[in-house]
Amino acid sequence: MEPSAQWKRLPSWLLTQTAGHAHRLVTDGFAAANARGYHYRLLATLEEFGPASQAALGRRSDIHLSDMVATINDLVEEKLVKRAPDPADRRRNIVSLTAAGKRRLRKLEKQLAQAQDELLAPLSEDERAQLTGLLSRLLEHHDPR
Amino acid sequence: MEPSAQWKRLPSWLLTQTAGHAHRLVTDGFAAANARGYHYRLLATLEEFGPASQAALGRRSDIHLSDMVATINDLVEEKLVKRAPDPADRRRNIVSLTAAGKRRLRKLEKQLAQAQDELLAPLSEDERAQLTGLLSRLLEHHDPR
DNA sequence: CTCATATCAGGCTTACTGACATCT
DNA sequence: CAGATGTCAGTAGGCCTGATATGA
Repeated sequence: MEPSAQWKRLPSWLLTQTAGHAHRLVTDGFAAANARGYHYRLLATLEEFGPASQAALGRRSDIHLSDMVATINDLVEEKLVKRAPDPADRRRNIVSLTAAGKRRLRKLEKQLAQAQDELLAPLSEDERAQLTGLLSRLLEHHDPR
Repeated sequence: MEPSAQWKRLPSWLLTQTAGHAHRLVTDGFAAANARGYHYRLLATLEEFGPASQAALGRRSDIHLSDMVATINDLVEEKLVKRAPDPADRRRNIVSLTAAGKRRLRKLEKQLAQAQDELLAPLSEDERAQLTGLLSRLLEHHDPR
């Protein structure tokens, strides 16, 4: 019965609200596989680009250096990644993916794909492409690489 | 030089990232007028639907009851709203907009409109309509009124 | 000297959860 | 009694700031 306010038609509202639902879907999927967003991003980045120092990983996965420490701690504790000193540069830790980490990643990817489907359920293939196209252009504009 | 990961093409990522930018634009605009999102939503809801109890306001503005208290405290302190006991129901406080509150709301609306423009800058009118249309359908599906 | 790296401690915002006393 | 209302305390996730120690 509560009518809805005018500001609920604003692009910024529509965007943040749908993003909220997207985030919830993804997060719930990850939680079902015992992980959070940072964990997935780190594992996926490791597989795609290989072992790297924490600083490099942070840049590639868009995770703050300060948050990398705790994230890696979590993953090390579950033996999903290894952290080893870099013999060539004693400041660095080289982080690498374990076999268990790869298996976990497969699970997370499954959850993630499912979340995309639920998220876009009401849209046709063409519409999905339209949406991602428009969003990509916005992102490109506000976040030039 | 850092290449970008595959998951950065996922709809959920595009959505949450653009939403992040939208949120930043809006938040910065509000901050320039000494307010935050909750403050605007409350003021706008009050103007659109008139004085109401905190619980009713919470439903209309999608703000949790627990957060309403602090939000209204802030606004009362700046004399942008008034909080008065409801003579008809002693559980309730009736919150209403002051003249200063209306002036502040005008400022916030200006900032908000500007933020929409910056957000959608790279899109044509047609594309903006496309985007809001698609987002509205997603929202409708995930959040049926 | 500077810069990069890793760590630690903490804040901020939005959303939400639970407990509680009060009143209808 | 159930149910609504207002208040308070606290959590969680993602993002971020700053200070510090170490080494290149």
